[in-house]
Amino acid sequence: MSSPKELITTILSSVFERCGWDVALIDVVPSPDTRFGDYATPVALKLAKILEKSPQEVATLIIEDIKSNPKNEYIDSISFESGFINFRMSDLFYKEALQAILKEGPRNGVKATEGEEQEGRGKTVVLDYFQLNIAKQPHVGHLRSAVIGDALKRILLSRGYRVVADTHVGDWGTQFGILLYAYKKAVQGNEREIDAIKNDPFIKLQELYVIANQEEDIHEKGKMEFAKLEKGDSENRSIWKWMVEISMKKLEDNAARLKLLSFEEHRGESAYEEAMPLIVELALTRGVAKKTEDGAVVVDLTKEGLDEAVLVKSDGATTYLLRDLATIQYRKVHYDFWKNLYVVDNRQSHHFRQVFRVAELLGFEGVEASEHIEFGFMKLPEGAMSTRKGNVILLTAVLDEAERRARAVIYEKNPNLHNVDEVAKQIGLGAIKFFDLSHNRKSDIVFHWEDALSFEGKTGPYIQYTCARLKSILRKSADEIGDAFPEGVVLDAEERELLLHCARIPETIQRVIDAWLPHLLVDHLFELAQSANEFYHSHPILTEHDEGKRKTLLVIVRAVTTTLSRGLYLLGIDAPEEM
RNA sequence: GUCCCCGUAGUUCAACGGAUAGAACGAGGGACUUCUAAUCCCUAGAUAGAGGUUCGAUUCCUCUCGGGGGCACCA
Repeated sequence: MSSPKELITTILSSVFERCGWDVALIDVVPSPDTRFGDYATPVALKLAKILEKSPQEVATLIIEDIKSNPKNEYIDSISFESGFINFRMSDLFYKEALQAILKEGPRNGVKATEGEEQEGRGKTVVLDYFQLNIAKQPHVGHLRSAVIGDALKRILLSRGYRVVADTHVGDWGTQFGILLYAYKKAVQGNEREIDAIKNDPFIKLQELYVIANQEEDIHEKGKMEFAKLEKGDSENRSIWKWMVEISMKKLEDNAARLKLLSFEEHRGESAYEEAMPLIVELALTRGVAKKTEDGAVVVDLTKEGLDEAVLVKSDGATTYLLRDLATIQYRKVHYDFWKNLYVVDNRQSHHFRQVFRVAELLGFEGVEASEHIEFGFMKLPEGAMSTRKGNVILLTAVLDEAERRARAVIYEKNPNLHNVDEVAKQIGLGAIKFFDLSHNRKSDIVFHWEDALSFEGKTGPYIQYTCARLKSILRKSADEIGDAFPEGVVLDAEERELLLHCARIPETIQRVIDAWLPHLLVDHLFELAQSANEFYHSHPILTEHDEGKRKTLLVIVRAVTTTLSRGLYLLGIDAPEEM
């Protein structure tokens, strides 16, 4: 069964074709209020002007046409009110919707259901996210890329897409040169310092990095060290290799703690070393780029308002723009992607516009399928976070604190819970991820501890709690809970609304994929959880005397639980059995 | 200067060009002998401004005013 929106669109399409109207005018929206119906279309309003008839006349035409054809058994009634044609779904629709929801199962998020048509089949999406820098500890700002990227990956997989997740680690460039300089200066003729650094590399290297940045000509020094590294200097290479190794290990630890799905690729920027000279050559021979007097290679985009794009610096070192060009090429060749997405904060939008424009000028394939999924960056109430200024909140600190608070609440509310540690982790992480994902990707987020780690209201734990409550009802039920309504049941308005809310999830997921906005799913799940809370507060379920009614309520609870768990899974949030 | 993103209740955020602009937090009031009160119910409260397009604009266009970011041979 297709989604109700598709169903109604199809019905309208055949009317439009019969009448010779432009099907592009068709628009189906959920009704703002169930008293109108379940879905509505404003097509009568749009056509009225074109056909020079009143909306009422047009609507009558459409409704008559639909009624003159065999009745669609998923539609119960069609009505017209204040310009809108309203559709109400039939009990058969609800019956089948229920089965579709239960068939999918709660934990089946990444598996395509057999035989089901999925729009993602045969399409590969390359997702670039969680791009950590070498030898730096991730802070809360890094959370956004990780969480948004991971959610998009889960959502895409659920629709049958193949996803290649790549961290694209920042392991190359001048910043790395600065780190090399700082390290070498510290250990010069000082064996003990080497051990000290190796014992606690992340803290020590960060300190050294901050100190080195205070030197006036640090930029030149860093560039020199990086140029040496790039030209193959053996000492720099071996230090670099060690730093990359420990950093990748750290990255894996962080990814595991965040419970991110695994990455298919860890191709850092350094992986594109060999491809870069060829691109420079191509750019020069095609006349896209030119060499400046001091030996740099640049593409002049000033006429397009994109300034000058530098591929190679005058000291011969490459830029990350050049590496990103090589990355597009590599990904297109190796994965033949349908989309190539970069989940990176919006401070880099200018950079990506340059990358895509230069790639276009070079005639690269896959440019139009490449997109910067920009997000607003996370800042503190007092301003931007900066490693160099030292005012960062480390990711681990936030996770630790979230867990600690979750544990405190569990001791207060449910002291007998047997797996406190596990659940505290699930709740803490759920709160943080949900906080991040609930914001529109494009807005900046101000990090307030109280908001980010809240467990009440529109939060991850609210949905987790709702889910746990529903699961508890199912556990305590003495009835056999099937996957269908009892024979002859007639659903009431509340029951229909709750089920429709579940059945609409695929429509929301489609919208998430269309605009790469996971918060739409977050909102939908929150609203569903709200309805569910309201529902079980007003309907005693286990004590309902009428067996048919009781079984109906139970099977609806099962559908809602399944939908919520599955939705949380798609956001990368666990749904504990009890909390 | 120029380019991009954002201006919605006191605060943090929603609203696929659609019907009466929704929530959450905070504020005030209420509901646990009853499936977990991390919950539920009630009350108050908002589209920065001016034009335009449209049957219909928070949404699209133009300008103004505010906030953030980019315009590095940093990544």
